[in-house]
Amino acid sequence: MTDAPLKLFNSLTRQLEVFEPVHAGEARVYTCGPTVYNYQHIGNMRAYVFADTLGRTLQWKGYKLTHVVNITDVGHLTSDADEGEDKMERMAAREGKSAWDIARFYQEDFERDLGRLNVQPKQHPRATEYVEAMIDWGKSIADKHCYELESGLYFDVSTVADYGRLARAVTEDGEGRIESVEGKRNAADFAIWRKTPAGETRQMEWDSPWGRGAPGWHLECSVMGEALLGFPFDIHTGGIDHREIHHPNEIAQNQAFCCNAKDDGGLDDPKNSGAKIWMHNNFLVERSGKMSKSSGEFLRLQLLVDRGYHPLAYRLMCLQAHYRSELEFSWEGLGAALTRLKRMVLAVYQLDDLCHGNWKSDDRVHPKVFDLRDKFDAAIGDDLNTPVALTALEELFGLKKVSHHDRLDAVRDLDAVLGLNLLKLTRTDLRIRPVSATITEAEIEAALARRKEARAAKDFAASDAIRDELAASGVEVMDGDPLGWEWKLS
RNA sequence: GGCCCGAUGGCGGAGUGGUUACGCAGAGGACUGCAAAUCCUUGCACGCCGGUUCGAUUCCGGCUCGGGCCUCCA
Repeated sequence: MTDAPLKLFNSLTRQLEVFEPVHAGEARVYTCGPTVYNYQHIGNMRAYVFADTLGRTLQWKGYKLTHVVNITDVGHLTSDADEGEDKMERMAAREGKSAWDIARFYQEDFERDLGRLNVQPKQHPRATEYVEAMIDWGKSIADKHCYELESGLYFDVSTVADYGRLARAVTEDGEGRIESVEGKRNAADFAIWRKTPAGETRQMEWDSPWGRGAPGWHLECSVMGEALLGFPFDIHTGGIDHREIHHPNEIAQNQAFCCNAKDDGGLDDPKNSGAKIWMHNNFLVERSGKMSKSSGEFLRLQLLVDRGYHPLAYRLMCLQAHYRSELEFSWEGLGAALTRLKRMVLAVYQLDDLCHGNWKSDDRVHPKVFDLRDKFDAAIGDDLNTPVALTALEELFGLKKVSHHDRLDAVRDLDAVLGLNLLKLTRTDLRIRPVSATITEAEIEAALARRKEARAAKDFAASDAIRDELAASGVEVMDGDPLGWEWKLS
């Protein structure tokens, strides 16, 4: 058994880099979390499945993990970068609740979905709890890096070195689709503090040296990351969309905070960015259009469950693709993942049965088990290649003449990284009643009892008729399977 | 208009300069009263045109098509 290096793709350098912890034996990770003004869609959740898999990998490699996923409960705007309604405020108005209630409600829903996806618990700091710290941060960089306009305090991106390196595409004025705020020194300058317009009042606003208002939305991640993990920390993750605007701005703030002189605060030393490695997951895409909350209807995890798909089938679907590749969503694809998951769970059952009543092999662990662990390790170490890692896990099931105990132990070990919960998940857990079902489980069991009698009496016409009726109700009868029956997915 | 990415078998999706990804679906077999479920086996690919090379799906160039970002968004 070998221990492969963990190579991760750093968006900042656009290269694979071997993970070397800032603090010996520790891994500190910050993941950009959701703005809790609405439900999360499954595309959003892909980011957290990815981040969780990264965290699990670091733990599996022996690092003590500190993982933060922030909750943005203030500060985002609905339209362009500097004007328009606040998302929280708008949703609050629409639902007739306070902005604070909205935030709490959607945060709870988000955390529930994380749990259903078997995402390990993480720290979830709320932006509103760090407003004082944000103001302090703003004060510390205001003199050298900011300037004040009517609408707020702005960050001058020309005051830091290498602005936009992460994006590799510094947005120049050019075509100018950006609604530029009057007076901004550079098109890319962004708000550190947004003043509440004169005559207006927001539910969420605070006093600051730059007037009453709310923090700019890039600031919170800088502040919470520094407060909870310390600069520099190891890894900062987020969706690929953040690579272009949010993270370059966050990095600029971090540079301003950490390095006073422009000359020695450049990004040739990634540590000046606040984190050594910046990682970005690609999108989940859907043919019918992009997954967008602004389009009204969007796919939530609950909808998958309502249609009879277990949340972990979605997790598996994510793991079947590399995190840096776009992943195509379809119900067929989700069904394929669910079928695969069911078969893996059954394979664990078989291993478990074989272990029962058998003596634990007193031989040394079979080399093939080590080989597969190595294959898994190498795949995960290759920038989290979970699609290949999955095949190593599945090969364990097919190994012949190798101790069942050793194989089961290995499955447990590898699943700690993948998070599919294979040893605890039951086949019944995966049989989820679609909300569209017109028949109850009691009715199904009663019909199956009648069918059993008919079959005992060799009255196959009657038993087949019952089977057909069940099929018409969306139920599949499986005689040779301990489960007995299953919901059919549409 | 600017910047960037992709194009792999029916679908999804890895990877590689010359040997199998894998999953789901399909096909065949075992099992079954017949099916289903399960298990075993298995067919099917590398957008187009050039170039480099003994040899390219894999490298280089061009083309076509598709997508993303530049505006809140994982």
